[in-house]
Amino acid sequence: MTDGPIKDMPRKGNYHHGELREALIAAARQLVIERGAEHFSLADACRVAGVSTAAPYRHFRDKDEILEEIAARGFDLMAQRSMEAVMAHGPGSIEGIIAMGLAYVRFATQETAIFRLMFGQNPTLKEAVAVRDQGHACFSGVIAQVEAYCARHGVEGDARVIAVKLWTFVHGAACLVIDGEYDVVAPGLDVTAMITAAAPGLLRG
Amino acid sequence: MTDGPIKDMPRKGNYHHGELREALIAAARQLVIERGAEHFSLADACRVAGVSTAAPYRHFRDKDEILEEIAARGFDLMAQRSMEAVMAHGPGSIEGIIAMGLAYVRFATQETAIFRLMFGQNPTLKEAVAVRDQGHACFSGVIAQVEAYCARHGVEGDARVIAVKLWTFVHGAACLVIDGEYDVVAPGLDVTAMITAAAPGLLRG
DNA sequence: AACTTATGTTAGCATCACTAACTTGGCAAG
DNA sequence: CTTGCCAAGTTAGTGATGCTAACATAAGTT
Repeated sequence: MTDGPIKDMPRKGNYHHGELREALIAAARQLVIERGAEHFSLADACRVAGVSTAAPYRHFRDKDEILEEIAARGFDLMAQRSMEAVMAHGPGSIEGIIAMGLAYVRFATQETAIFRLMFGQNPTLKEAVAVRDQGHACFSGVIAQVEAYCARHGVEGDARVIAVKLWTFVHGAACLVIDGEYDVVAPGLDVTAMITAAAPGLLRG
Repeated sequence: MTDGPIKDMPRKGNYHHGELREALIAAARQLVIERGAEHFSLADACRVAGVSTAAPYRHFRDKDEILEEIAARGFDLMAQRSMEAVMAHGPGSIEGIIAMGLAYVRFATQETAIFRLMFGQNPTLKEAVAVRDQGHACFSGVIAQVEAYCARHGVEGDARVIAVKLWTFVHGAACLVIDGEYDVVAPGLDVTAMITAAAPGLLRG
């Protein structure tokens, strides 16, 4: 085997890959998206990256650490999408808050496998500091927006509690949409309309 | 190895177990509860039941079919708990509706691993007819109760949509509680109080 | 008593996560 | 330039797993 790897993600002909860590994360992320986290094998990611199955252990503690990284970045992306959504409608406005909620559900439907990885799948994942920190940062942003809304519109009651109520509803919607539960129980349900309609009520103290 | 299995769940000395299917389901369920569905191995269930690792394939298509059975029975148990909760407070009453919601969250916290198995974990699980059917039956019961409430209290609007809204909120709460998300973002949050407070608003058309 | 069938067993395969021991090659010190 | 270090690859191997094939046993039917 004198010539480099034949297919997939060829390295530059070097013995040393150079950016294996990032390459493995990219490959793993793609495989998780394609097959779901529970059907993801580290060995497959190695084949895609064009390295031996022992190579990842120079960069990651174990298989879970790769998934942790992907989950943490998922929260990062989610925070980004949420912020884009509020900003488009003006921070502190109810339209902004609703847009944020819709962005949450949209993230779940577009990045379903990542969303599943981020929430609940593997309980040990959530204990990783990186995941917890990014998750915390993501929701702190959401809560800050709701607090801004409450302050501006003179809503009495704990803004944090109101934010959590809204988040709870939106998270429930996201989970049930991607699990296809609505299709079974209430086929044809317009989730966007439901959230838009429910938001004002939830925002009242 | 002339003497029978030494420990765990010994059979009655017979070559044929007699009730292997149920014994395996019981063992698997217990292991899922103890270690979580993603760390559950069929081989372990076999050891607990005291049979060879090939034995399950006389009763189940594959590993997933055991999990399907457990998930389906989970929905069954959930429906039972929900119904008990409403009935205790009188069907059609708002107390009954709230009790049902609280029972939902309680189920999630008490049977966390089963709840996780029932929702989202393995997308292929949800496609199993048994799981879909039991899930449908479970939520149909919930929706029927909300419809009864709406009819009795003259709430305008589609009762089914209202039921779905309520379900969405409660499901979100259940997921976030078991994932420990509330602890991170809003430590000390009283989930029961939150649901009780939010229910009337969600029940208005 | 002989046949059939359901339900067990052993043996074995391919895959996987992970480890140990060796190899490579880039870089810094002399 | 050479030397030697060491980060980051490799090969080879272990034990566990899901699942299959071929065989064995018991229990009922004819």
